[in-house]
Amino acid sequence: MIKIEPPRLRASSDVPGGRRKQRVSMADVARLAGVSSQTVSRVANGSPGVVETTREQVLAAMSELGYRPNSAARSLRYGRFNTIGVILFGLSSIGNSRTVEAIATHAAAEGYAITLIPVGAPTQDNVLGAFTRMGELAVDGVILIIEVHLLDAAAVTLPPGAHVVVVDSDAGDRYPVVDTDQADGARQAVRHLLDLGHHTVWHLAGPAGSFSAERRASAWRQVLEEAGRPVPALERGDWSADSGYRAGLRLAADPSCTAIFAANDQMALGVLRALHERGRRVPEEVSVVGFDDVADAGSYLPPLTTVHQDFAEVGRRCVDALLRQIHDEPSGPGTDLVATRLVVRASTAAPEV
Amino acid sequence: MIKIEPPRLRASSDVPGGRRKQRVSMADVARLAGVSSQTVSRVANGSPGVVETTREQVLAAMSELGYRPNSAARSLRYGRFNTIGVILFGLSSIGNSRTVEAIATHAAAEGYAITLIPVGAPTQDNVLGAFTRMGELAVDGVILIIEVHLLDAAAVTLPPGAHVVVVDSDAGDRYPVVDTDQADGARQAVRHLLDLGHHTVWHLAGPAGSFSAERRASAWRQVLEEAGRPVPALERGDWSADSGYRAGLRLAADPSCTAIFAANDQMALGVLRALHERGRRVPEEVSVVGFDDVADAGSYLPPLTTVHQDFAEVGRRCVDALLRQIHDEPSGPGTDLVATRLVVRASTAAPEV
DNA sequence: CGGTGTCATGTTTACGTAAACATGACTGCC
DNA sequence: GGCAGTCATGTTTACGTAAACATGACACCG
Repeated sequence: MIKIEPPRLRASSDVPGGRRKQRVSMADVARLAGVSSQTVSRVANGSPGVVETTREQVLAAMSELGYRPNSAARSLRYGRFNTIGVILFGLSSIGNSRTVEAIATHAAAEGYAITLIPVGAPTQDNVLGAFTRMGELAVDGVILIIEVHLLDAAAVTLPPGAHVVVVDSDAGDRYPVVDTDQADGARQAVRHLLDLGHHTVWHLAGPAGSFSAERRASAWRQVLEEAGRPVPALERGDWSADSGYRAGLRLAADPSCTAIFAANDQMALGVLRALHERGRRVPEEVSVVGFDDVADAGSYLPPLTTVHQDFAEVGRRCVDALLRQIHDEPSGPGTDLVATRLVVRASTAAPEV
Repeated sequence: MIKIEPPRLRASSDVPGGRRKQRVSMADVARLAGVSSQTVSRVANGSPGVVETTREQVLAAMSELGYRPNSAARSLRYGRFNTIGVILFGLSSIGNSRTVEAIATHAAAEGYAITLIPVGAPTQDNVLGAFTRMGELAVDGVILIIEVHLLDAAAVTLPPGAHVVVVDSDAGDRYPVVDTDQADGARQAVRHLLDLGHHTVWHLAGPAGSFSAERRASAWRQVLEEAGRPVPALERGDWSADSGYRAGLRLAADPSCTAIFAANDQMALGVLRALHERGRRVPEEVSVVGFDDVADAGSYLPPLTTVHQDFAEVGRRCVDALLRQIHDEPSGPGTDLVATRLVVRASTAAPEV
């Protein structure tokens, strides 16, 4: 059973002085155990050189008083916080939340906690505010899940010597970057459609400001050009299923369009809906490929062929790269790409003759 | 433009001693400005009683040295961290990530940062570990997004006087609880189907250990009983679309089943797929209602009628309730329910005659 | 012109921890 | 039996900040 003692009132008179001690310190434990506070510290940290009987007395005193180490004092002493900051715009994007989860899990395994620093909207003020606060935050390093060009728009100065790792961006010349191999994933998607026999592939891209949207779009274009195929006009959405639906209606109106590569699964879902409403059968008449491989993609109608991203691996590598910096191991700017793989389901097929 | 100075090497010789100072402290600023460190403190905190010329000297020295307050020292001094811990199993559930996002945003507005404390799997060891760590964490209070009965299984002791708020649980007798009004949402869903003329409603519930799954299921049962309708056997899934698909195949095999209430949208998606594969038309032959109103629900085939949860409001109220505790304002156990509303789309209709 | 106030600024101290150094007891060796 | 060495434990100090108290300069008053 969980045991929780009722919160004591601030004004209680546990202590003769009338004001109770807010917190149990090593000195309190030391007093009760009849040793010095340094001995308590040694016990708390498992340092050698404490005789078994003494150790037991101290442990008994600790549990009697309910001693908990004060991490503020520890951090002050060590100059480290054992905490990583994660700056992001929002968790609403599925990729972000999965990356953050992986970061949190992996960081916890390494003894680090995660502090979330959300910036509400990509306005200069908000970004600036997040960074100003960051300087004061109890953080040993920062992972940016944010389009760096948005930071560029804000005149922001990171504290010199700040440890930074960037996700999903093109800042590889200035910071270590960890990212999904967007270009290769997009190439796999487009080649898959061409291999099936489609003459060319339409693309529904993400918003113009997004790095990953640009990467996926340019890889799409490149594959088509290399294969000597015509490059249809680009459609743009905002990652949402609704925007995919609207673009899908436009694409459905073009009878020559038999293959669509959507820049994420949600937009692909919208495309599927639009094609269905317009009576264009998937995959018989039109093939659709997504990107991300969200948990639900296998349950779309039809189950979606898509590019699987390993968000967990991205999070893991972010933490590793950041910890390497924090521990002063060699690491400079450069981009670490995580492989993708195409998951073929039922939304793609050879075109009807 | 973002400006970042290259991280200096630990062994640099900025300082005659050979070891550079890790960080700029108030004392350094004070030395440069020719004042005492206390005056620097006064400037930093905007305390009155500093003459304009002095203030300017100090500010100049601060920016020259790139001074940043040390939050560890601040926390030690004040006994507060301005940080809220969030303990959860995972962000993969859509509701969780949206709640966390709202918590982070609202907390930031109140000057608090968020520390994520993930517990990998609901095992005793993991939960215990999270709480043991929590005692050492730099946190003023904790929001639990976790099934409390899982905590009960682990013999865990929260530090006395710990500030706690619980989401999505039945611990209202012991802690303040903030939650979506699960029961009312489920009632709206079931009544909607009955009002359309369905004789009864099948239910695809979430996993047995989940509080919200139980709440939704018992509200479903209650509405049927009150209306004097037969209560079909309960199907169970694990929240995933796949589990919804499997349950959907079973339900599709029963020709008397014309109305299904799935405990979340993802399972509803799986049900839609199963019905489609079995050739049962939605909503003409079978009506389906979900729960959550995820962003994509309007793009399912057909667009899903579902119960909208206001995750942002849940997050906001959690933070408010926790800050109230931290600031010693009156607040005891009890449950604060956030209203839901039924969003009618195209997956429900009157049964065919 | 001395006394009293006011105000800007400096000095001391405490927050909780742990490294570095100090002490004192006991062991073992010649 | 005395001395070096080892080992458990105690004492001092520093980490960066800010409250509490102290100081010293100047102004205004009778």
